[in-house]
Amino acid sequence: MARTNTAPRGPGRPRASVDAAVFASTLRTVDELGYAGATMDRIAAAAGVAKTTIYRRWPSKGALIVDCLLDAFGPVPLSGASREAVLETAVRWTAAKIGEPGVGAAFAGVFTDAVSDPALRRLLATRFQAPYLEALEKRLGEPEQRMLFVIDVVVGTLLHRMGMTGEPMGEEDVDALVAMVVRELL
Amino acid sequence: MARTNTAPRGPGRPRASVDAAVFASTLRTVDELGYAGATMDRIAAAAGVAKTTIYRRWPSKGALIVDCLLDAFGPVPLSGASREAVLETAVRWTAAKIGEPGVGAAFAGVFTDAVSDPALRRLLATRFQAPYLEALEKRLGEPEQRMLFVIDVVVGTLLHRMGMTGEPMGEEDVDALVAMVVRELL
DNA sequence: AGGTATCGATACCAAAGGTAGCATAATTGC
DNA sequence: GCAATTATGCTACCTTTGGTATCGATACCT
Repeated sequence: MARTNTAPRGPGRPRASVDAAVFASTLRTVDELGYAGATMDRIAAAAGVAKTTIYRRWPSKGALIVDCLLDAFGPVPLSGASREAVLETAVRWTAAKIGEPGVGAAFAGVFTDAVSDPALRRLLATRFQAPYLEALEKRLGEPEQRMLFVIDVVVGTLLHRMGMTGEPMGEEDVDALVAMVVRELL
Repeated sequence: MARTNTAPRGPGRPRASVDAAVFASTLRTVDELGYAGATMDRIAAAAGVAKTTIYRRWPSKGALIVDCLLDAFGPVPLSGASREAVLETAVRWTAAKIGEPGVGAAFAGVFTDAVSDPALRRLLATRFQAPYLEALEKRLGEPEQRMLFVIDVVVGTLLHRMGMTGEPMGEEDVDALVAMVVRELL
């Protein structure tokens, strides 16, 4: 389930560097046509590559989306003087990222697919959830279970709202979410 | 998009009363095989009816799931002496319902489908969200926007956890969710 | 130049949502 | 009892989509 996109040394034609183009095409297509409308054929066409080329690098649509999201999110910002400030920064960053075109819809879609795809669920847990969880629990000094609960509240709420309205959460509600989470972690 | 399952008077063969069997079959199949594994063919077979019969009553899989969930949830309990008690009762009831076999997975699945299906989104909003929202905001005397935010937090968190782990939320975390929400609504 | 690995293109498969058509069964009204 | 009417089960079918197989062309290393 992990990506196959490694560049082997030796003879033979080298792989074209199309990752960035495919990621951009994926987010753009999801933004324009929704997760279900973003078929592999369309993503490939919009990226200017053959569908077979994508499947030579990523073993499934889920794996592609996960890599695309890892690329879109990058590392969590952990800046801030107090624990509360760090937490607030992280929550606002999550909300902002989910609000970027295509990111929220792709995020929600891959979680949906994961419900009935254990391999994808493991991929999400190890490649996505675990790194952010570890970084946050280290920085904030929170026990894992509590930190996991808070992450589920933040991500679950943001994605659910996105799914119900089709649009990212408004400023007021993000403020409320921040306040609620900060209060929760004292 | 609304259900077609009305019993017209007059001549002709009357409709068989298979709603309960179809609802039960739907939840059982979703519980055993997951939302994606619960295909219309399998749901029909497990209910002992033809697939065409189901499509004569519900115009789509989404519409079937929505009706099935309305049947499974029923009205929100609004008992409790204080506002806090009412809120706690409602949250625990939501968590318990989502924990019932098939309900959580079907709930998460239909929300997922709704992301890229505007008609289904409207159906969920009007038939599902609106009644519970109205009942709660009336009973608790909260403004709509605030009540909607709290509902999104509760439902979003519960469903996200369900999607990530495949199991309903544990007792401790439900307690934390209740406390968090009660604190939020003062 | 020769060997090798990748590319694009086409054709293809299986699964799933949904539909059409038809013979048959169960009613109501005469 | 019989015709009209409506629902049911069944089979066959269409479309979309994720994913695979094959094959000639191409770009690189030695």
